[in-house]
Amino acid sequence: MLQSGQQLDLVFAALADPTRRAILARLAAGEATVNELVEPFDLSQPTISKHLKVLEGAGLVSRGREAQFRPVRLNAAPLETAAHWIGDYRRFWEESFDRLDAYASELHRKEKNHGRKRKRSSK
Amino acid sequence: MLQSGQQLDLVFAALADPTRRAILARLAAGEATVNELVEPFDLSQPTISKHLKVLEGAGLVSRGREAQFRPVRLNAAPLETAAHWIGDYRRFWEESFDRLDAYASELHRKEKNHGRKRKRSSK
DNA sequence: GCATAATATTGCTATTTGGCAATATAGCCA
DNA sequence: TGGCTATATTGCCAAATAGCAATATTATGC
Repeated sequence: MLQSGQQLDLVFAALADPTRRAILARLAAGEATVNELVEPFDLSQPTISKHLKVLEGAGLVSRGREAQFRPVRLNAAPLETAAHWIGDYRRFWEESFDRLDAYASELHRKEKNHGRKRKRSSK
Repeated sequence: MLQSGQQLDLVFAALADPTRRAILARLAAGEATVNELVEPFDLSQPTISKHLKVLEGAGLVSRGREAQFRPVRLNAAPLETAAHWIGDYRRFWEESFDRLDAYASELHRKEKNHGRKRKRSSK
């Protein structure tokens, strides 16, 4: 089992590529074969296979076996982990809490005083 | 202005590094100077500065100017974009819709029949 | 068994990334 | 002015990444 930090590394890294996000979007419409995933892109089949390996490594897709096909299906569970991580920051874009926080901490830092006196007149 | 796709590239790539996520976590407690951000890590100051540049490039932090300090503060707006993107997949981990979808599309694919007949007896 | 179709693997590139030490820049204060 | 502090920049390296063409693998169906 992967530690959650490394899990997030892999998931966010996988999501950082537009081709891979497009693949996930396609899979949201249902499972697909590799060739079906190749079609919409101007990329070679091996390249798509490599992307699929990255997605699989992040746990975002899983593969089936059906004749000579290896159908790819979306596995959204890791997205929940990612959503949860991001969700911890929700208040920072929903409220204007950040301003208050930033100000409070700025004061705090000034008081701790990193080897210098007080600031006198900003700017 | 950046296109939303490239924006997502940068944001997810920024979030893919544990050091950068830790920096954001620290900034959630309020703004900080570069040196304050260096302290908790066993990394050099230039390395942290480079991470900050990545975060800044993704729009996740912004810099101030105060004497010789360049205070770093969290800017959560891009996280909202990321959260929204991930949110489109919420039903896939909340409901068991995916199973239905996958099955439906599998049937569809079999009917379209990519150059072969029907499956006979799996495995 | 053989031809074909689907997918994976194997080199091979060019680019990007994360790290460092060393050095440069910039602002404060005495 | 000169020295100190905070931060940025530069130059370097090793590892990872995204892409390709070519080839190998695997299963089907005649």
